[in-house]
Amino acid sequence: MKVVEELRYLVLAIQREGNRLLAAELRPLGITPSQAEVLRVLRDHGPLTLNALGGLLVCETGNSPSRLVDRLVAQGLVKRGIDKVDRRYLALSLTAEGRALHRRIVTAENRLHRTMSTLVAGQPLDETIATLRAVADAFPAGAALARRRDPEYDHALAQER
Amino acid sequence: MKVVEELRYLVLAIQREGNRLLAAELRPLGITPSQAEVLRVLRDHGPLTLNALGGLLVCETGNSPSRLVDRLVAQGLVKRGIDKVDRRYLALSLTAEGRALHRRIVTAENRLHRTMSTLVAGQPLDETIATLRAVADAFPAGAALARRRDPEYDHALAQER
DNA sequence: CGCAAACAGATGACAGGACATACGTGTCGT
DNA sequence: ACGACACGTATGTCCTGTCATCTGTTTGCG
Repeated sequence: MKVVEELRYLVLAIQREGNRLLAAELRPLGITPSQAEVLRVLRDHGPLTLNALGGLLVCETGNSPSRLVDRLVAQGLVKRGIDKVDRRYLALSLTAEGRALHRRIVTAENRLHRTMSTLVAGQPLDETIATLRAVADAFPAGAALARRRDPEYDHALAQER
Repeated sequence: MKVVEELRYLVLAIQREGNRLLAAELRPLGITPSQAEVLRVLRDHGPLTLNALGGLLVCETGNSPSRLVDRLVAQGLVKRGIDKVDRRYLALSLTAEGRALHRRIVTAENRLHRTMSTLVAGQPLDETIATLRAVADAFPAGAALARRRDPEYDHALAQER
């Protein structure tokens, strides 16, 4: 098996299993890993339009995450306002329940992170991250991650409109 | 952001984008990445029962891939036979069309692999793979990969029944 | 033998992702 | 002012992946 092919299958395997573990941790909270990512991004990056939210999500890269947000609104975790000046834009933000749930999500995610930490113990983690970043940065989903790291980005977003 | 958390999101991003690229390569062939994985495993590991197939797949780890196989049977790419001695078991194998399509799949996958190779050029790929294997091997999906690498496994499977 | 337990697989239900397309709103050129 | 266009969002459709549950087959024990 070619080396990059093994890389591809390893990434697939880890993503699947990590997602299963996280889903199991989050199930008692009534949300899914993708929904948790939305809550996290909304919490960290203030009110966002749907497109801006999509630009910061790793899941659901190509599309507007309309339906993902729908379910969170239905659960009362996200508030979907409409921009007064330009009625095309949404103003998405967490409700009080959303913020409260986010704190419990962090706890659940930390349990997964502890498991992962034991698995990578003794491995060259920094080199691994660098390699994966080199791949991810070439794509929209990787760029979304980079934007989340960049504190300037929120200001640029705010300027834009 | 914690290091293992970044790892988690990087893996997610790469899996998503890799899948999108591969899906685009495979679309002209009328199949999806998951379906391609089934064809590949069936080609490499001879006739399999549904459970044995599931044990070698990285996608669809927990379940029997009934419906995944359904579509391949409907397309005439996979033959679904029934074990004569124990009618609970399936005997899944490629049809002639399935084998022919597999050759075109390899070409499509190679295009993706060339793209990935340029992206990881200059990175410590071996260390990265070792790290990811350490994580993946702790899970069923990783074990599936390990079994695919192990030439003994097919014999063990055959012995079993 | 005869029936419960074990096992392989199928199916129902639901959330996700992806693509294409439709709809509503604002912008801009004329 | 108005009409084409651009843009943000919504929706239809398909396949996937997960869990739970169901069906049908074989095994094995009383």
